[in-house]
Amino acid sequence: MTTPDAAAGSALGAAAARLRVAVPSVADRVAAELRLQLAEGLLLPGARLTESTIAEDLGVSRNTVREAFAELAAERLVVRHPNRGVFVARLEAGDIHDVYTVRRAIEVSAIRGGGSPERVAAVRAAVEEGKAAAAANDEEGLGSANQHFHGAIVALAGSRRLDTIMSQVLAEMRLFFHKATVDAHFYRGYLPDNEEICTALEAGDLDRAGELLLAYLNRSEERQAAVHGA
Amino acid sequence: MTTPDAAAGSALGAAAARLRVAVPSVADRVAAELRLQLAEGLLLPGARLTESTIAEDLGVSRNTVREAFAELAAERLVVRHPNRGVFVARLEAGDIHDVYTVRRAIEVSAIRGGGSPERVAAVRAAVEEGKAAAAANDEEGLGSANQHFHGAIVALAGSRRLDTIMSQVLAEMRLFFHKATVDAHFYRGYLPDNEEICTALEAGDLDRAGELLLAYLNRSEERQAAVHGA
DNA sequence: ATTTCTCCGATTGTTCAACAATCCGACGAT
DNA sequence: ATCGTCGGATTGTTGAACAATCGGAGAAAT
Repeated sequence: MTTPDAAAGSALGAAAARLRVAVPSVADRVAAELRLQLAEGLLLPGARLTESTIAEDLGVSRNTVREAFAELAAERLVVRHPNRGVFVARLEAGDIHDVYTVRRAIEVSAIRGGGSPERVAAVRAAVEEGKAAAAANDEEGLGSANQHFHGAIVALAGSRRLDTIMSQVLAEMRLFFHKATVDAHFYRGYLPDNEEICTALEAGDLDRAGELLLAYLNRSEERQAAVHGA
Repeated sequence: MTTPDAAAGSALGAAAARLRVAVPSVADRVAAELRLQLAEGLLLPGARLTESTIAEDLGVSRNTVREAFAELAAERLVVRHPNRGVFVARLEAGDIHDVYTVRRAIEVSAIRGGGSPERVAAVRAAVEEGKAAAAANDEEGLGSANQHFHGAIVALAGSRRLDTIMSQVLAEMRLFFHKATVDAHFYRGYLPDNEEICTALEAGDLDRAGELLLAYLNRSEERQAAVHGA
Protein backbone atom coordinates (compact mmCIF):
# COMPACT_ATOMS: atom_id res chain seq x y z
CA MET A 1 0.00 0.00 0.00
CA THR A 2 1.07 3.61 -0.44
CA THR A 3 0.02 6.21 2.07
CA PRO A 4 -1.55 5.25 5.39
CA ASP A 5 -4.05 8.09 5.29
CA ALA A 6 -5.32 7.19 1.86
CA ALA A 7 -8.65 6.67 3.56
CA ALA A 8 -9.17 10.33 4.38
CA GLY A 9 -8.06 11.39 0.93
CA SER A 10 -10.46 9.04 -0.78
CA ALA A 11 -13.37 10.11 1.40
CA LEU A 12 -12.90 13.63 0.18
CA GLY A 13 -12.44 12.34 -3.30
CA ALA A 14 -15.77 10.57 -3.17
CA ALA A 15 -17.52 13.75 -2.08
CA ALA A 16 -15.83 15.68 -4.84
CA ALA A 17 -16.74 13.06 -7.39
CA ARG A 18 -20.37 13.59 -6.57
CA LEU A 19 -20.17 17.32 -7.13
CA ARG A 20 -17.72 17.45 -9.99
CA VAL A 21 -18.93 18.58 -13.37
CA ALA A 22 -18.78 15.40 -15.36
CA VAL A 23 -16.25 15.96 -18.12
CA PRO A 24 -15.83 12.56 -19.74
CA SER A 25 -12.42 11.72 -21.04
CA VAL A 26 -11.85 11.61 -24.76
CA ALA A 27 -11.77 7.83 -24.65
CA ASP A 28 -15.17 7.86 -22.94
CA ARG A 29 -16.57 10.12 -25.60
CA VAL A 30 -15.25 7.87 -28.34
CA ALA A 31 -16.80 4.87 -26.62
CA ALA A 32 -20.07 6.76 -26.29
CA GLU A 33 -20.06 7.62 -29.96
CA LEU A 34 -19.43 4.01 -30.93
CA ARG A 35 -22.10 2.81 -28.53
CA LEU A 36 -24.50 5.18 -30.24
CA GLN A 37 -23.63 3.90 -33.68
CA LEU A 38 -24.05 0.35 -32.44
CA ALA A 39 -27.48 1.09 -31.02
CA GLU A 40 -28.52 2.89 -34.21
CA GLY A 41 -27.65 -0.13 -36.26
CA LEU A 42 -24.99 1.75 -38.21
CA LEU A 43 -22.46 -0.82 -37.11
CA LEU A 44 -23.82 -4.28 -37.73
CA PRO A 45 -22.74 -7.45 -35.91
CA GLY A 46 -19.62 -8.90 -37.46
CA ALA A 47 -18.39 -5.58 -38.80
CA ARG A 48 -14.76 -4.86 -38.28
CA LEU A 49 -13.57 -1.77 -36.46
CA THR A 50 -10.15 -0.64 -37.60
CA GLU A 51 -8.23 1.43 -35.10
CA SER A 52 -6.60 3.82 -37.52
CA THR A 53 -9.81 4.45 -39.44
CA ILE A 54 -11.83 5.32 -36.38
CA ALA A 55 -8.94 7.32 -35.00
CA GLU A 56 -8.82 9.68 -37.94
CA ASP A 57 -12.59 9.69 -38.43
CA LEU A 58 -13.06 11.00 -34.92
CA GLY A 59 -9.87 13.00 -34.88
CA VAL A 60 -8.27 11.25 -31.93
CA SER A 61 -5.21 9.19 -31.32
CA ARG A 62 -5.04 5.50 -31.99
CA ASN A 63 -4.20 4.87 -28.35
CA THR A 64 -7.37 6.62 -27.30
CA VAL A 65 -9.46 4.52 -29.67
CA ARG A 66 -7.81 1.51 -28.12
CA GLU A 67 -8.97 2.56 -24.66
CA ALA A 68 -12.48 3.04 -25.99
CA PHE A 69 -12.35 -0.46 -27.45
CA ALA A 70 -11.41 -1.81 -24.04
CA GLU A 71 -14.55 -0.25 -22.57
CA LEU A 72 -16.79 -1.69 -25.24
CA ALA A 73 -15.15 -5.09 -24.99
CA ALA A 74 -15.82 -5.13 -21.26
CA GLU A 75 -19.47 -4.53 -22.11
CA ARG A 76 -19.45 -7.37 -24.63
CA LEU A 77 -20.58 -5.06 -27.40
CA VAL A 78 -17.38 -5.77 -29.25
CA VAL A 79 -15.06 -8.74 -29.42
CA ARG A 80 -11.31 -8.59 -29.61
CA HIS A 81 -9.53 -11.09 -31.82
CA PRO A 82 -5.87 -10.85 -30.88
CA ASN A 83 -3.72 -9.50 -33.69
CA ARG A 84 -6.77 -9.40 -35.94
CA GLY A 85 -8.80 -6.55 -34.64
CA VAL A 86 -12.06 -5.85 -32.91
CA PHE A 87 -15.40 -6.80 -34.36
CA VAL A 88 -18.94 -5.91 -33.47
CA ALA A 89 -20.24 -8.76 -31.34
CA ARG A 90 -22.22 -11.41 -33.17
CA LEU A 91 -24.92 -13.59 -31.78
CA GLU A 92 -23.51 -17.05 -31.21
CA ALA A 93 -25.18 -20.30 -30.30
CA GLY A 94 -26.63 -20.09 -26.83
CA ASP A 95 -26.34 -16.33 -26.53
CA ILE A 96 -30.08 -15.76 -26.66
CA HIS A 97 -30.69 -18.26 -23.89
CA ASP A 98 -27.77 -16.85 -21.97
CA VAL A 99 -29.05 -13.30 -22.09
CA TYR A 100 -32.52 -14.36 -21.03
CA THR A 101 -31.08 -16.39 -18.19
CA VAL A 102 -29.52 -13.22 -16.84
CA ARG A 103 -32.72 -11.28 -17.33
CA ARG A 104 -34.81 -13.91 -15.56
CA ALA A 105 -32.43 -13.86 -12.64
CA ILE A 106 -32.26 -10.15 -12.06
CA GLU A 107 -35.67 -8.97 -13.24
CA VAL A 108 -37.66 -11.56 -11.36
CA SER A 109 -35.57 -11.10 -8.26
CA ALA A 110 -36.02 -7.34 -8.42
CA ILE A 111 -39.78 -7.44 -8.86
CA ARG A 112 -40.15 -10.00 -6.08
CA GLY A 113 -38.52 -7.51 -3.74
CA GLY A 114 -41.09 -4.86 -4.47
CA GLY A 115 -39.84 -1.31 -4.26
CA SER A 116 -40.54 2.19 -3.05
CA PRO A 117 -43.66 3.96 -4.39
CA GLU A 118 -41.51 6.26 -6.51
CA ARG A 119 -39.85 3.32 -8.18
CA VAL A 120 -43.15 1.60 -8.78
CA ALA A 121 -44.37 4.84 -10.28
CA ALA A 122 -41.42 4.76 -12.67
CA VAL A 123 -42.55 1.35 -13.87
CA ARG A 124 -46.05 2.69 -14.41
CA ALA A 125 -44.64 5.65 -16.30
CA ALA A 126 -42.84 3.28 -18.68
CA VAL A 127 -46.09 1.42 -19.30
CA GLU A 128 -47.87 4.64 -20.16
CA GLU A 129 -44.98 5.66 -22.35
CA GLY A 130 -45.50 2.46 -24.29
CA LYS A 131 -49.21 3.06 -24.69
CA ALA A 132 -48.60 6.57 -25.97
CA ALA A 133 -46.06 5.29 -28.47
CA ALA A 134 -48.53 2.66 -29.64
CA ALA A 135 -51.23 5.26 -30.09
CA ALA A 136 -48.83 7.35 -32.14
CA ASN A 137 -47.76 4.33 -34.21
CA ASP A 138 -44.21 5.04 -33.12
CA GLU A 139 -42.51 1.66 -33.36
CA GLU A 140 -39.13 3.08 -32.40
CA GLY A 141 -40.68 4.63 -29.30
CA LEU A 142 -42.43 1.37 -28.48
CA GLY A 143 -39.14 -0.43 -28.39
CA SER A 144 -37.43 2.02 -26.10
CA ALA A 145 -40.49 2.23 -23.85
CA ASN A 146 -40.28 -1.51 -23.45
CA GLN A 147 -36.64 -1.22 -22.45
CA HIS A 148 -37.50 1.53 -20.00
CA PHE A 149 -40.12 -0.77 -18.53
CA HIS A 150 -37.65 -3.54 -17.86
CA GLY A 151 -35.00 -1.15 -16.71
CA ALA A 152 -37.48 0.31 -14.23
CA ILE A 153 -38.26 -3.16 -12.93
CA VAL A 154 -34.63 -3.84 -12.17
CA ALA A 155 -34.33 -0.37 -10.64
CA LEU A 156 -36.88 -1.47 -8.05
CA ALA A 157 -34.06 -3.22 -6.26
CA GLY A 158 -32.13 0.03 -5.94
CA SER A 159 -28.84 -1.64 -6.69
CA ARG A 160 -26.22 0.23 -8.69
CA ARG A 161 -24.64 -3.04 -9.72
CA LEU A 162 -27.86 -4.63 -10.92
CA ASP A 163 -28.66 -1.45 -12.82
CA THR A 164 -25.41 -1.48 -14.74
CA ILE A 165 -25.71 -5.20 -15.44
CA MET A 166 -29.18 -4.64 -16.82
CA SER A 167 -28.18 -1.68 -18.93
CA GLN A 168 -25.39 -3.75 -20.45
CA VAL A 169 -27.76 -6.59 -21.19
CA LEU A 170 -30.19 -4.19 -22.80
CA ALA A 171 -27.39 -2.72 -24.90
CA GLU A 172 -26.53 -6.20 -26.07
CA MET A 173 -30.12 -6.84 -26.99
CA ARG A 174 -30.39 -3.60 -28.91
CA LEU A 175 -27.37 -4.70 -30.87
CA PHE A 176 -28.44 -8.27 -31.51
CA PHE A 177 -32.13 -7.75 -32.12
CA HIS A 178 -32.06 -4.55 -34.06
CA LYS A 179 -33.37 -6.41 -37.04
CA ALA A 180 -36.43 -7.49 -35.11
CA THR A 181 -37.51 -3.98 -34.26
CA VAL A 182 -38.21 -3.43 -37.92
CA ASP A 183 -41.03 -5.90 -37.62
CA ALA A 184 -43.88 -3.48 -37.17
CA HIS A 185 -45.89 -5.22 -34.50
CA PHE A 186 -43.13 -6.94 -32.66
CA TYR A 187 -43.38 -5.01 -29.44
CA ARG A 188 -47.08 -4.23 -29.61
CA GLY A 189 -48.06 -7.64 -28.32
CA TYR A 190 -46.13 -7.00 -25.15
CA LEU A 191 -48.15 -4.01 -24.05
CA PRO A 192 -50.92 -5.97 -22.29
CA ASP A 193 -48.29 -8.03 -20.49
CA ASN A 194 -46.54 -4.95 -19.22
CA GLU A 195 -49.84 -3.49 -18.10
CA GLU A 196 -50.77 -6.65 -16.25
CA ILE A 197 -47.39 -6.98 -14.57
CA CYS A 198 -47.43 -3.36 -13.50
CA THR A 199 -50.93 -3.66 -12.08
CA ALA A 200 -49.97 -6.67 -10.01
CA LEU A 201 -46.90 -4.81 -8.79
CA GLU A 202 -48.94 -1.79 -7.78
CA ALA A 203 -51.38 -4.04 -5.96
CA GLY A 204 -48.51 -5.48 -3.97
CA ASP A 205 -49.07 -8.96 -5.35
CA LEU A 206 -45.37 -9.57 -5.87
CA ASP A 207 -45.61 -13.32 -6.34
CA ARG A 208 -48.07 -12.89 -9.16
CA ALA A 209 -46.03 -10.10 -10.69
CA GLY A 210 -43.00 -12.33 -10.60
CA GLU A 211 -44.82 -15.21 -12.22
CA LEU A 212 -46.19 -13.02 -14.97
CA LEU A 213 -42.81 -11.51 -15.62
CA LEU A 214 -41.18 -14.92 -15.75
CA ALA A 215 -43.76 -16.20 -18.21
CA TYR A 216 -43.27 -13.07 -20.28
CA LEU A 217 -39.54 -13.56 -20.44
CA ASN A 218 -39.90 -17.19 -21.42
CA ARG A 219 -42.26 -16.29 -24.21
CA SER A 220 -40.01 -13.48 -25.33
CA GLU A 221 -37.04 -15.82 -25.47
CA GLU A 222 -38.98 -18.25 -27.61
CA ARG A 223 -39.93 -15.55 -30.05
CA GLN A 224 -36.41 -14.26 -30.35
CA ALA A 225 -35.11 -17.77 -30.82
CA ALA A 226 -37.67 -18.28 -33.55
CA VAL A 227 -36.74 -15.10 -35.40
CA HIS A 228 -33.01 -15.70 -35.19
CA GLY A 229 -31.80 -19.05 -36.43
CA ALA A 230 -29.76 -20.02 -33.40
CA MET B 1 -20.79 -2.05 -42.03
CA THR B 2 -17.57 -3.06 -43.69
CA THR B 3 -17.43 -6.29 -45.64
CA PRO B 4 -20.59 -8.22 -46.51
CA ASP B 5 -18.94 -11.58 -45.84
CA ALA B 6 -17.79 -10.63 -42.38
CA ALA B 7 -20.05 -13.45 -41.24
CA ALA B 8 -17.94 -16.17 -42.82
CA GLY B 9 -14.73 -14.62 -41.57
CA SER B 10 -16.01 -14.38 -38.04
CA ALA B 11 -17.32 -17.93 -38.07
CA LEU B 12 -13.86 -19.14 -38.83
CA GLY B 13 -12.49 -16.74 -36.29
CA ALA B 14 -14.72 -18.24 -33.63
CA ALA B 15 -13.49 -21.73 -34.43
CA ALA B 16 -9.91 -20.55 -34.37
CA ALA B 17 -10.45 -18.76 -31.09
CA ARG B 18 -11.50 -22.02 -29.54
CA LEU B 19 -8.35 -23.80 -30.66
CA ARG B 20 -5.84 -21.02 -30.33
CA VAL B 21 -3.22 -21.28 -27.67
CA ALA B 22 -4.20 -18.57 -25.27
CA VAL B 23 -1.40 -16.04 -25.24
CA PRO B 24 -2.71 -13.16 -23.16
CA SER B 25 -1.64 -9.70 -24.13
CA VAL B 26 0.83 -7.84 -21.94
CA ALA B 27 -1.98 -5.64 -20.67
CA ASP B 28 -3.91 -8.74 -19.67
CA ARG B 29 -0.94 -10.10 -17.80
CA VAL B 30 -0.48 -6.82 -15.97
CA ALA B 31 -4.15 -6.84 -15.04
CA ALA B 32 -3.82 -10.43 -13.86
CA GLU B 33 -0.82 -9.55 -11.72
CA LEU B 34 -2.67 -6.65 -10.13
CA ARG B 35 -5.75 -8.80 -9.59
CA LEU B 36 -3.54 -11.26 -7.80
CA GLN B 37 -2.03 -8.62 -5.56
CA LEU B 38 -5.51 -7.33 -4.82
CA ALA B 39 -6.75 -10.78 -3.83
CA GLU B 40 -3.66 -11.39 -1.71
CA GLY B 41 -4.31 -8.25 0.24
CA LEU B 42 -1.04 -6.69 -0.84
CA LEU B 43 -2.97 -3.77 -2.25
CA LEU B 44 -5.43 -2.53 0.31
CA PRO B 45 -8.62 -0.58 -0.42
CA GLY B 46 -7.90 3.11 -0.83
CA ALA B 47 -4.33 2.57 -1.95
CA ARG B 48 -3.23 4.59 -4.90
CA LEU B 49 -1.84 3.00 -8.02
CA THR B 50 0.59 5.26 -9.84
CA GLU B 51 0.97 4.54 -13.53
CA SER B 52 4.67 5.21 -13.80
CA THR B 53 5.53 3.22 -10.69
CA ILE B 54 3.69 0.12 -11.80
CA ALA B 55 5.00 0.56 -15.32
CA GLU B 56 8.61 0.35 -14.27
CA ASP B 57 7.98 -2.20 -11.53
CA LEU B 58 6.55 -4.61 -14.09
CA GLY B 59 8.80 -3.46 -16.90
CA VAL B 60 6.05 -2.38 -19.26
CA SER B 61 4.94 0.82 -20.84
CA ARG B 62 2.71 3.33 -19.14
CA ASN B 63 0.13 2.95 -21.88
CA THR B 64 -0.05 -0.75 -21.22
CA VAL B 65 -0.59 -0.17 -17.52
CA ARG B 66 -3.34 2.19 -18.51
CA GLU B 67 -5.08 -0.54 -20.48
CA ALA B 68 -4.80 -2.87 -17.52
CA PHE B 69 -6.37 -0.19 -15.33
CA ALA B 70 -9.29 -0.01 -17.73
CA GLU B 71 -9.89 -3.74 -17.30
CA LEU B 72 -9.78 -3.54 -13.54
CA ALA B 73 -11.99 -0.47 -13.49
CA ALA B 74 -14.59 -2.31 -15.55
CA GLU B 75 -14.53 -5.01 -12.87
CA ARG B 76 -14.97 -2.40 -10.14
CA LEU B 77 -11.79 -3.53 -8.42
CA VAL B 78 -10.33 -0.13 -8.96
CA VAL B 79 -11.78 3.35 -9.24
CA ARG B 80 -10.60 6.07 -11.57
CA HIS B 81 -10.55 9.62 -10.29
CA PRO B 82 -10.04 11.79 -13.35
CA ASN B 83 -6.73 13.60 -13.30
CA ARG B 84 -5.98 12.17 -9.87
CA GLY B 85 -5.25 8.55 -10.53
CA VAL B 86 -6.69 5.14 -9.86
CA PHE B 87 -7.30 3.81 -6.39
CA VAL B 88 -8.10 0.39 -5.07
CA ALA B 89 -11.87 0.30 -4.61
CA ARG B 90 -13.11 1.10 -1.15
CA LEU B 91 -16.28 -0.12 0.45
CA GLU B 92 -18.79 2.72 0.44
CA ALA B 93 -22.14 3.04 2.09
CA GLY B 94 -24.58 0.58 0.62
CA ASP B 95 -21.98 -1.50 -1.15
CA ILE B 96 -22.41 -4.48 1.10
CA HIS B 97 -26.15 -4.53 0.56
CA ASP B 98 -25.63 -3.93 -3.12
CA VAL B 99 -23.29 -6.87 -3.54
CA TYR B 100 -25.59 -9.16 -1.64
CA THR B 101 -28.52 -8.00 -3.72
CA VAL B 102 -26.69 -9.20 -6.80
CA ARG B 103 -25.78 -12.47 -5.13
CA ARG B 104 -29.34 -13.12 -4.01
CA ALA B 105 -30.58 -12.50 -7.52
CA ILE B 106 -28.22 -14.75 -9.39
CA GLU B 107 -27.47 -17.47 -6.86
CA VAL B 108 -31.06 -18.09 -5.88
CA SER B 109 -32.17 -18.01 -9.48
CA ALA B 110 -29.46 -20.45 -10.46
CA ILE B 111 -30.20 -22.96 -7.73
CA ARG B 112 -33.93 -22.77 -8.42
CA GLY B 113 -33.22 -23.91 -11.96
CA GLY B 114 -31.47 -27.05 -10.78
CA GLY B 115 -28.73 -28.28 -13.05
CA SER B 116 -27.15 -31.28 -14.70
CA PRO B 117 -25.79 -34.05 -12.45
CA GLU B 118 -22.21 -33.04 -13.23
CA ARG B 119 -22.86 -29.51 -12.11
CA VAL B 120 -24.55 -30.67 -8.94
CA ALA B 121 -21.55 -32.88 -8.35
CA ALA B 122 -19.33 -29.81 -8.62
CA VAL B 123 -21.33 -28.19 -5.83
CA ARG B 124 -20.89 -31.31 -3.73
CA ALA B 125 -17.17 -31.28 -4.44
CA ALA B 126 -16.92 -27.74 -3.13
CA VAL B 127 -18.69 -28.78 0.07
CA GLU B 128 -16.24 -31.62 0.60
CA GLU B 129 -13.36 -29.30 -0.18
CA GLY B 130 -14.58 -27.08 2.64
CA LYS B 131 -14.82 -29.99 5.08
CA ALA B 132 -11.32 -31.09 4.24
CA ALA B 133 -9.99 -27.58 4.77
CA ALA B 134 -11.77 -27.39 8.11
CA ALA B 135 -10.28 -30.71 9.18
CA ALA B 136 -6.84 -29.42 8.24
CA ASN B 137 -7.45 -26.12 10.04
CA ASP B 138 -6.72 -24.37 6.78
CA GLU B 139 -8.57 -21.07 7.09
CA GLU B 140 -7.32 -19.82 3.76
CA GLY B 141 -8.59 -22.98 2.12
CA LEU B 142 -11.90 -22.66 3.89
CA GLY B 143 -12.44 -19.26 2.39
CA SER B 144 -11.70 -20.32 -1.15
CA ALA B 145 -13.76 -23.50 -0.77
CA ASN B 146 -16.69 -21.32 0.21
CA GLN B 147 -16.20 -19.22 -2.89
CA HIS B 148 -15.99 -22.36 -5.02
CA PHE B 149 -19.26 -23.47 -3.48
CA HIS B 150 -21.08 -20.32 -4.48
CA GLY B 151 -19.41 -20.24 -7.85
CA ALA B 152 -20.58 -23.79 -8.46
CA ILE B 153 -24.12 -22.82 -7.55
CA VAL B 154 -24.17 -20.08 -10.14
CA ALA B 155 -22.56 -22.44 -12.64
CA LEU B 156 -25.67 -24.62 -12.33
CA ALA B 157 -27.39 -22.23 -14.71
CA GLY B 158 -24.74 -22.84 -17.35
CA SER B 159 -24.64 -19.21 -18.34
CA ARG B 160 -21.34 -17.64 -19.37
CA ARG B 161 -22.65 -14.22 -18.47
CA LEU B 162 -23.84 -15.19 -15.03
CA ASP B 163 -20.54 -16.91 -14.41
CA THR B 164 -18.51 -13.82 -15.19
CA ILE B 165 -20.82 -11.62 -13.14
CA MET B 166 -20.41 -13.95 -10.21
CA SER B 167 -16.67 -14.15 -10.52
CA GLN B 168 -16.49 -10.37 -10.51
CA VAL B 169 -18.67 -10.16 -7.44
CA LEU B 170 -16.50 -12.72 -5.70
CA ALA B 171 -13.40 -10.76 -6.64
CA GLU B 172 -14.96 -7.68 -5.10
CA MET B 173 -15.74 -9.57 -1.94
CA ARG B 174 -12.22 -10.93 -1.69
CA LEU B 175 -11.01 -7.38 -1.90
CA PHE B 176 -13.46 -5.86 0.54
CA PHE B 177 -13.61 -8.59 3.10
CA HIS B 178 -10.04 -9.68 3.17
CA LYS B 179 -9.80 -8.44 6.70
CA ALA B 180 -12.62 -10.73 7.75
CA THR B 181 -10.86 -13.87 6.58
CA VAL B 182 -8.30 -13.30 9.28
CA ASP B 183 -11.00 -14.02 11.78
CA ALA B 184 -10.24 -17.65 12.43
CA HIS B 185 -13.71 -19.12 12.57
CA PHE B 186 -15.47 -16.80 10.18
CA TYR B 187 -16.17 -19.32 7.48
CA ARG B 188 -16.43 -22.35 9.67
CA GLY B 189 -19.98 -21.58 10.73
CA TYR B 190 -21.05 -21.73 7.10
CA LEU B 191 -20.10 -25.34 6.57
CA PRO B 192 -23.34 -26.87 7.89
CA ASP B 193 -25.34 -24.44 5.75
CA ASN B 194 -23.46 -25.43 2.64
CA GLU B 195 -23.97 -29.09 3.48
CA GLU B 196 -27.67 -28.64 3.99
CA ILE B 197 -28.13 -26.61 0.83
CA CYS B 198 -26.20 -29.14 -1.18
CA THR B 199 -28.21 -32.03 0.19
CA ALA B 200 -31.48 -30.35 -0.71
CA LEU B 201 -30.13 -29.67 -4.17
CA GLU B 202 -29.11 -33.27 -4.66
CA ALA B 203 -32.52 -34.41 -3.47
CA GLY B 204 -34.11 -32.24 -6.12
CA ASP B 205 -35.89 -30.11 -3.54
CA LEU B 206 -35.07 -26.91 -5.34
CA ASP B 207 -37.56 -24.73 -3.50
CA ARG B 208 -36.07 -25.70 -0.18
CA ALA B 209 -32.54 -25.27 -1.48
CA GLY B 210 -33.45 -21.81 -2.69
CA GLU B 211 -34.98 -20.85 0.65
CA LEU B 212 -31.95 -22.10 2.56
CA LEU B 213 -29.59 -20.29 0.27
CA LEU B 214 -31.58 -17.08 0.57
CA ALA B 215 -31.57 -17.29 4.35
CA TYR B 216 -27.87 -17.99 4.28
CA LEU B 217 -27.16 -14.93 2.16
CA ASN B 218 -29.27 -12.73 4.40
CA ARG B 219 -27.43 -13.91 7.47
CA SER B 220 -24.10 -13.50 5.74
CA GLU B 221 -24.95 -9.94 4.79
CA GLU B 222 -25.85 -9.14 8.37
CA ARG B 223 -22.57 -10.50 9.61
CA GLN B 224 -20.55 -8.58 7.09
CA ALA B 225 -22.47 -5.41 7.87
CA ALA B 226 -21.74 -5.98 11.55
CA VAL B 227 -18.03 -6.47 11.00
CA HIS B 228 -17.65 -3.47 8.70
CA GLY B 229 -18.99 -0.22 9.99
CA ALA B 230 -20.98 0.82 6.97
C1' DA C 1 -7.72 -27.69 -61.27
C1' DT C 2 -6.70 -28.02 -56.71
C1' DT C 3 -3.51 -27.77 -53.20
C1' DT C 4 0.57 -26.02 -51.00
C1' DC C 5 4.12 -22.65 -50.29
C1' DT C 6 5.98 -18.25 -50.03
C1' DC C 7 5.97 -13.66 -49.70
C1' DC C 8 4.05 -8.97 -49.14
C1' DG C 9 0.98 -5.50 -47.39
C1' DA C 10 -1.88 -4.14 -43.75
C1' DT C 11 -3.11 -4.03 -38.98
C1' DT C 12 -2.37 -4.78 -34.37
C1' DG C 13 0.49 -4.80 -29.96
C1' DT C 14 3.69 -2.22 -27.51
C1' DT C 15 6.98 1.14 -26.47
C1' DC C 16 8.81 5.70 -26.04
C1' DA C 17 8.96 10.62 -25.70
C1' DA C 18 6.71 14.70 -25.45
C1' DC C 19 3.29 18.21 -24.01
C1' DA C 20 -0.91 20.39 -21.97
C1' DA C 21 -4.13 20.05 -18.26
C1' DT C 22 -4.93 19.23 -13.77
C1' DC C 23 -4.34 18.45 -9.01
C1' DC C 24 -2.02 18.65 -4.43
C1' DG C 25 0.61 20.64 -1.03
C1' DA C 26 3.76 24.12 0.57
C1' DC C 27 4.93 28.50 1.10
C1' DG C 28 4.02 33.15 1.83
C1' DA C 29 0.91 37.38 2.33
C1' DT C 30 -2.72 39.45 4.58
C1' DA D 1 -5.81 31.46 10.95
C1' DT D 2 -7.39 32.19 6.16
C1' DC D 3 -6.58 32.95 1.61
C1' DG D 4 -3.91 33.14 -2.81
C1' DT D 5 -0.26 31.73 -5.43
C1' DC D 6 3.18 28.98 -7.13
C1' DG D 7 5.72 24.73 -8.27
C1' DG D 8 6.23 19.84 -8.55
C1' DA D 9 4.16 15.67 -9.67
C1' DT D 10 0.86 12.89 -12.12
C1' DT D 11 -2.47 12.15 -15.43
C1' DG D 12 -4.58 12.62 -20.22
C1' DT D 13 -3.54 12.58 -24.89
C1' DT D 14 -0.90 12.67 -28.86
C1' DG D 15 2.34 11.19 -32.46
C1' DA D 16 5.71 8.27 -34.16
C1' DA D 17 8.13 4.25 -34.34
C1' DC D 18 8.97 -0.80 -34.54
C1' DA D 19 8.20 -5.93 -34.04
C1' DA D 20 4.79 -9.49 -34.37
C1' DT D 21 1.15 -11.35 -36.57
C1' DC D 22 -2.41 -12.11 -39.85
C1' DG D 23 -4.75 -12.63 -44.42
C1' DG D 24 -4.56 -12.82 -49.05
C1' DA D 25 -2.30 -12.87 -53.73
C1' DG D 26 0.26 -15.10 -56.50
C1' DA D 27 3.79 -18.73 -57.71
C1' DA D 28 5.01 -23.46 -57.55
C1' DA D 29 4.00 -28.27 -57.33
C1' DT D 30 1.18 -32.32 -57.69
